[in-house]
Amino acid sequence: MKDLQDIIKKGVCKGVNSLYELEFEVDKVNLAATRKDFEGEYTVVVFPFTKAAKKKPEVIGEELGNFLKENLEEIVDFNVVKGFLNLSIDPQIWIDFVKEIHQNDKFGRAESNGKKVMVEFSSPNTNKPLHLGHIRNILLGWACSEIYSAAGYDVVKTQVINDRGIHICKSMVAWLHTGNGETPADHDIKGDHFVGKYYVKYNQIEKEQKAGLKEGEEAPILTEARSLLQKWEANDPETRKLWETMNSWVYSGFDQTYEDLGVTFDTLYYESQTYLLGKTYIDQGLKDGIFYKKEDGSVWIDLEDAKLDHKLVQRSDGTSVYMTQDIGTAQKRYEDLGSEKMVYVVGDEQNYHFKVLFEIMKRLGVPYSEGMYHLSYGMVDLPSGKMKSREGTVVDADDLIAEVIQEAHNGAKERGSIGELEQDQQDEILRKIGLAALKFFIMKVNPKKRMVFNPKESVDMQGHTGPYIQNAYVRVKSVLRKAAEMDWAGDTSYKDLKPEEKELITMIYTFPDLIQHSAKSYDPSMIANFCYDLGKAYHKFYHEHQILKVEENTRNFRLKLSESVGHVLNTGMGLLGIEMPERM
RNA sequence: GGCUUCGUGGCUUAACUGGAUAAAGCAUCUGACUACGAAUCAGAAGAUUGCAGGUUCGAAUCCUGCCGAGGUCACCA
Repeated sequence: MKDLQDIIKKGVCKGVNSLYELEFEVDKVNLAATRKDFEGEYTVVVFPFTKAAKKKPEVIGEELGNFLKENLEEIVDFNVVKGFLNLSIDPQIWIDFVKEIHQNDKFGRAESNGKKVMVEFSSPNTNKPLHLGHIRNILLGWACSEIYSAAGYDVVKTQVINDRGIHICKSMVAWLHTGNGETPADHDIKGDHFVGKYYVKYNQIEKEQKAGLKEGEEAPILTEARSLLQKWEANDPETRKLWETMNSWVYSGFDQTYEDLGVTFDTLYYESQTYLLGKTYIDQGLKDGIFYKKEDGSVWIDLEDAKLDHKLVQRSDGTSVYMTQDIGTAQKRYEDLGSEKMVYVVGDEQNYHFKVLFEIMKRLGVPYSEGMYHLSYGMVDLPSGKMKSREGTVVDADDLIAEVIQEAHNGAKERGSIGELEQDQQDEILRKIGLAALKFFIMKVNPKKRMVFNPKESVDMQGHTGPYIQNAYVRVKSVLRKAAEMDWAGDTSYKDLKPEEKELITMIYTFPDLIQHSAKSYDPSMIANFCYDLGKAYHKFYHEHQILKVEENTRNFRLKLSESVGHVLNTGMGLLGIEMPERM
């Protein structure tokens, strides 16, 4: 596969050199895809050459265009609009490109580069079920992992399970008081929902108790939770046993949700096992003068020169804080996995925390500090406003998943297009459609942006949606099924490339670059929107042109083109964790 | 208050990272199924890109100042 961009850029440099004696760096050449309303596929912006050439942009465009047309066999024509030089590529190159890749279902994926990257995402607390916010986190983390893998990296997916702390003890206390020894199995509900129920109950009790107390007094149940935490830390067997039992309920619930979302992890870290790590680095940092000790014994770092203020890294009683843990955990991971890149998928309310963490690691001089990245994403709001767990306005992950699949069922009933299939096959297809609607709805938005989750729009299956793209894929599959008895491997002497075909090919051609770009900018939404654009272009092509009932060479080519589109759509959506059905 | 992120048609999002006439979807109107599947396609209407300056061949994008909405500034995680 030819690297056209590279060829053109080098040609441009050679051109301005021979025409205007200008030394221009290849990387600096401003080359873009040509806008639809103009003839051509690539556009060179010639404004940067005006100074050296001392000529009008239009003249430079003409001269450079002529140079390129004469010197590059790939370029067959050009036109100049203002300061923009539009280049037309030899159509045969596009046709050959399709012939080259149409059977390659791995097209777009890079060769392994041997580099390791660890992606941390999800990282739930074990006192309540997952909600909509986790879903965005999980989908981003998963997509980021898949994209890095496709970009050639060796990816390790991990999560830190926050299985320890006062919040867990609160659920435990409530269960001790009101649980009567019940288990999730007694009520046939998921373990995480079961435990979450007690967390809610705890908060009710605390609120009731507080109502009868004076300002500043602590509710008795909170005192109990605290003492439970102390017992836990002292390794009290009974407390530990209850803790283990309740956590195990939660884990089985999480496992189910992860399975429904199609997500797995390669390795897990439990906070209960890592929260004491990091202290050795505090001592080391003190020795090296990176940290300083206050009179009361607490340890701090001065980050004023990085505009980050002073930050506590160890309490006066010698115990760890959040930051201490993260320092230790990062180091442990590096020792375990040896990954020089670490991506933390965490909400943007923790931007400051990660800035500080990365700055500390840099000052500690760890070898991987440059590879640490906080994939920060915006909160998910509801049309009614912020989600607040205390006010019961959270959208539960399991409910949401069930709802979108139900919506897919409703839609299918109206259409009745897969009614002749077996029930379990139908269910499988509708599961894919429902999840595609949900996942795409979330993934199409740039992660950095705060987003509004409108439940009605999230189950939409028309327009800029996951099912719309699935439908394009299903059309490809449908055509290929019909073509199965034909022999379309041969004659592709097709010459007369139509605009809709060229559009599809040029899009596919950019796919490998897009994966790299998406990885570098940690942005799965680029892939999502590409898939939409490609699906849209295929729908249009499909509508404008016949595929099967045309001359043989045309038919053969269009089938190969369709097959290529199918592969790219499948790969692209796969990177987002969205599965494609064969029919729908 | 300090630091920080954001503000694009009625709504939800794009814009190849400073490029051409700001691009799509939803909602609203008009058309297209005896067709390789209409979860589709074609078209209409809808925008002074929060406001005001500046930088330059060129600004939604960069700089400054306002206005508005978040986040964060814990010996919580």
